[in-house]
Amino acid sequence: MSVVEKFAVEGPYDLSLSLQVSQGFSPGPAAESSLFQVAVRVDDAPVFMKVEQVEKEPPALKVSGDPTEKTGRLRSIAEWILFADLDLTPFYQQVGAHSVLGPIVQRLEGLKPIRPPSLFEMAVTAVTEQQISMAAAYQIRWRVVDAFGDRPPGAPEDARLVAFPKPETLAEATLEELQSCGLSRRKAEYIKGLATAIADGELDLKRLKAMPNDEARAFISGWRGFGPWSADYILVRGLGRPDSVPVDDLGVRTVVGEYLGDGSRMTADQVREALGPFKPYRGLAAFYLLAVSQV
DNA sequence: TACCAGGTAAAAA
DNA sequence: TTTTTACATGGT
Repeated sequence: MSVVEKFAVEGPYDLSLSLQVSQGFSPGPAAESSLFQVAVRVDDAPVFMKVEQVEKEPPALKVSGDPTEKTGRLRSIAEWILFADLDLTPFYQQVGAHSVLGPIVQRLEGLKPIRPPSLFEMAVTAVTEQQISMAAAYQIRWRVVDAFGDRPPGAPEDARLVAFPKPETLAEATLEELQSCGLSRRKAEYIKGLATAIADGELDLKRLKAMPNDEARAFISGWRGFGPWSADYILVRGLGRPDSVPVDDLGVRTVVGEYLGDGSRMTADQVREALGPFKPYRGLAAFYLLAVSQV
């Protein structure tokens, strides 16, 4: 039997909207819009988890999944993935009167980013998305997950509900096996190297959570294969730092130019300047601009 | 068919 | 020190 737990999240929050935007970002198979289904790990064991919104205001969610004795863990995982503790109110207050952002946050009220279940998954995802298109990266990443991940009991067979591989598993994979998923030799080395450092206990990604942005950037940039783009990408997508923006990012440069510039793609410096007024929510502002072009 | 796509490390100059 | 180059796959 599955266990069910209800919990409150910081409002305003709209799970369906957040899911819709999240699915727009990565070209995965579209799921039922109001039900969030994901395969996560609880103490290494793959678990199939479902989350749905049961109350709008104040927002409350319901999480369900096996095994029964690990309810509290599932809730805290769901809180992390869905950003339960993020308060959008001060951001809305700051940008509400802005001629461009104002109408956008009004239209997307309750939208929060959805984080990957683990920072390891986020880091590997960043590597897969370097340089190539999101569509190509998604296919490659799915081959890695399919080959090395674990399908939780109870998960629908036809859905891509597979828990992301453990660092130990990718550390043991050969470069050839990783390459056969479509990764370049270099990227296979980056991923195996990261996984090995974690598996050997030399690297603890959880330390990132306590670091200020600049320190976290420097820390990530010390790993082979992780440059400035990946560092910012992990900060904004993996940690959800509301003021962090990957200013080099092609998508960000495009969308900021589109909404805050003359319509053409900006340079990184131009993006920095254009987002300046939204400090300390520059990352959220960029996220909302990216989102509005998806919905 | 070519070229670009939400970069990075390593080689070459 | 600064500037090229190789890389993998999917969409257009």
